[in-house]
Amino acid sequence: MRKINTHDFKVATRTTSREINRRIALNLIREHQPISRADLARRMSVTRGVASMLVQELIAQGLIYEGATGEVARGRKPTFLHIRTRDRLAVAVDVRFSKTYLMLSDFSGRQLALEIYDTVFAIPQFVKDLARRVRRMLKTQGAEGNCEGIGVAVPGMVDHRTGRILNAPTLGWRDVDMRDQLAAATGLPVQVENSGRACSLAHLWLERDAAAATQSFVYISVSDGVGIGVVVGGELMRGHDHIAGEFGHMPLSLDGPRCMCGMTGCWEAYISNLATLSRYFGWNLSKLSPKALHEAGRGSFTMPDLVARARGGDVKANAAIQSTARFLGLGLATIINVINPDCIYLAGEITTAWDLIEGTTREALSERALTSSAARTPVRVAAAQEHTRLRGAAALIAAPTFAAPRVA
Amino acid sequence: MRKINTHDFKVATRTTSREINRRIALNLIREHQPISRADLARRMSVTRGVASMLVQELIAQGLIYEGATGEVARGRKPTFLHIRTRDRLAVAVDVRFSKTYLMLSDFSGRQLALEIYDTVFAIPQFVKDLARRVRRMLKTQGAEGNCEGIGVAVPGMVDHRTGRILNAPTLGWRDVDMRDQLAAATGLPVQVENSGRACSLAHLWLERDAAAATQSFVYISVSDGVGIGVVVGGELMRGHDHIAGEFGHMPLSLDGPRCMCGMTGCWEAYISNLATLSRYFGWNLSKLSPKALHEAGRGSFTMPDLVARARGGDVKANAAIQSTARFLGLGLATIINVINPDCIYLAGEITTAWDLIEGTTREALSERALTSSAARTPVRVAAAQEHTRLRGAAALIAAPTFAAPRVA
DNA sequence: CTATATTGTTCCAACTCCGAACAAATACCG
DNA sequence: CGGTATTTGTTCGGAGTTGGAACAATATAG
Repeated sequence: MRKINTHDFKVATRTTSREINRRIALNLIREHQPISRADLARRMSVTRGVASMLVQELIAQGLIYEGATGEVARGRKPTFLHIRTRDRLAVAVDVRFSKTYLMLSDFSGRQLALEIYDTVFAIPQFVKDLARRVRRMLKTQGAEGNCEGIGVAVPGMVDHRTGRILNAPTLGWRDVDMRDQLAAATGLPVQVENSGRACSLAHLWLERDAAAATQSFVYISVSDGVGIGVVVGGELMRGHDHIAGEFGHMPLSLDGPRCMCGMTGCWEAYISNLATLSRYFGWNLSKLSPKALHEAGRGSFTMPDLVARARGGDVKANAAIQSTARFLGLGLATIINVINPDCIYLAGEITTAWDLIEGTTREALSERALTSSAARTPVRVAAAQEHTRLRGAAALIAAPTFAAPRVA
Repeated sequence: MRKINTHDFKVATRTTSREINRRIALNLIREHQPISRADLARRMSVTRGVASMLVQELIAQGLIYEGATGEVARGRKPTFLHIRTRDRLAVAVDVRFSKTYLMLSDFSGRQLALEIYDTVFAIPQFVKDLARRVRRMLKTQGAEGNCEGIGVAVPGMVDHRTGRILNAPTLGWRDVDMRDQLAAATGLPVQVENSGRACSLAHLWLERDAAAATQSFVYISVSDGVGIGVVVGGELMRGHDHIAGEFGHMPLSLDGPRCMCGMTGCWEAYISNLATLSRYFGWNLSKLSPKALHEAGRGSFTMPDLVARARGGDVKANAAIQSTARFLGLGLATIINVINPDCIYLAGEITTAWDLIEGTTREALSERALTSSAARTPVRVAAAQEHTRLRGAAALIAAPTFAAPRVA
């Protein structure tokens, strides 16, 4: 039961019903392709006449196409309908501290080309260089006419509406108008989003697996930091100041270990890869400056190494991981009590040890979950897709085609 | 950008546009009454012809009525339209440990009758007794035909869809089918909701003050426990297991004081009235059993007494309150980082000392807020309306009349 | 070849917004 | 006092939409 916003509403016109139904049809075709007009009509509970009209328009718009005819026991054979994704393309960009990832993707998230290069930190140069690489990639792939935009995922705070990067401490970027600069340099529409959120968008819009068909979940990626996207009712929570979902910096204990953000006791300071490694090596992070913390995380010994040692029988390594698992579960419990999603998806290096830690995590989670049903909230390791962030960046461009029309 | 739920969608029919626009018109009339048809048409950006038709239907449905004619400089005088709320009634029930509150209210939340009596804990008797009182109240108020339902606010977990009370520890109620029992006994539609959420609904649907016109806020009521309602995009977050928004039991420090819920370090254990009082009296709550904790909160010395002492110059009283203020701010910071609402509304006895604690609270909040704009999130003391919970219970019945139609 | 079944199209009725014309009501002005 | 201008509210035809039914197209079974 939603209250209508009397300061920002949308009146229905005589074409609104069509727009709504066309969009529903498009989504049903996307989910059940290949599907016939008659099947579509049944699923929508409309007459075949209406479904035919909707299909005709979707074909005219180039959103779907007719494929082969199907086989049925009796009667006229149906013509199957398919979503047109193969030749609708987006450029996805994932900017990280060490490398920048550049992918050409179709609207289903399939990778067509990939380029990885050292990140350029000076903004004008970054934009100029990126624009050049995008042009070249589109040209060599023969995709110049089909690319509908550029999606950019950035590790930091982003105002998605304006496309401004407010603060990306890892990259040293503050208040950068990425969208307009990149759009001007390439002539393509640009969307910018935080990388944790981008991952959740990849899951929401591009995950094919039927088990992923939930409209309400929290996507948590644990690595150097903790990236989170909260999806409620099929919509990503963004918040008034674009920081909604920042569970990484909720306290587990106010006087806990120092966090890279400058505060103490943040969840991130308990479960990040650096936190786990420092438990193993006995580092005292609280005595380090925020800057020194950044450096400490860039050593040569990584989480996969630690997991390998734990599997190899290293008791101390296992203890460090189990400790992280416990704090992970305690934090998850709060997320469950507060957002109460259908499901939680977990990503990051720690998930390679999921078989080792699931029990500990679930036990800690159950300790602080408010009800037994909440304690049973599924925690799934996110499908081991490659380049989730890049897929999320692509989703920024692809999603508007399929999203529900704004109404009332 | 919302993803369409392909398993639960609503196709647009040929009457959908009208339904949408009728509902928009109704809300605009509600907000700007008295208002003419011509004015309504301008606000909606439709022709006067359309607005006239919408108004005609709303009048036929008995949702609005024509009032006096207005004055204009030139031309034909407009006929003003008004929302019909005076003779549309709801019964609101607020069940607390000591007393049960019963109110007859109109659809604007105005109180027409109030009855307070000792809470009956045996369910069948509670229902029978309540039904009798409701019948009597409707009869003595001459409102038998106009009452459109009963809204019930309960301190505990409620499945709003089925109207089941899952667990109300204060009352000792578990898995009670309140809705169907009460509906059977009274013949009226019944809606049940958690009392913290009910307060947020009162604010969302019945608050007249224009300053309250935000679609995204968190309502926090601090008393024996911490009741919270999270409203995002004009919609109350309920969650998969009906516990969304339970910030009261997020940890500030895992090894903090014992909470009534059985866990330790919950925010509630730092800021509830009992927590504040126990700081003043030097009680050690951690050594008490959950049951003993319940008892401790029912003493004769209350928060208003403590606030009075603080104002009178009692240094220890002030210290106890300031300590609570600090923990309040630290918890608010996490809520802001996680939900990032437009605004936070605060209610409960502690707000009588708001002038004493605002500075401390804001300071603590700023310490842990992730951005400077987040740190500036307005924290307002909820309008000192009487019986907010009862108004919320009434809103459960009144709101569906004004809510946005479900589409796509 | 006929009966049956299914798909997809076409047509009209009912309902909607949209634009314009029209009637009603009022103030202003000569 | 009457005409003009202005605003409100209604009415009517046009175009876009769903809903229902008839129809054409296509295939199988016997």
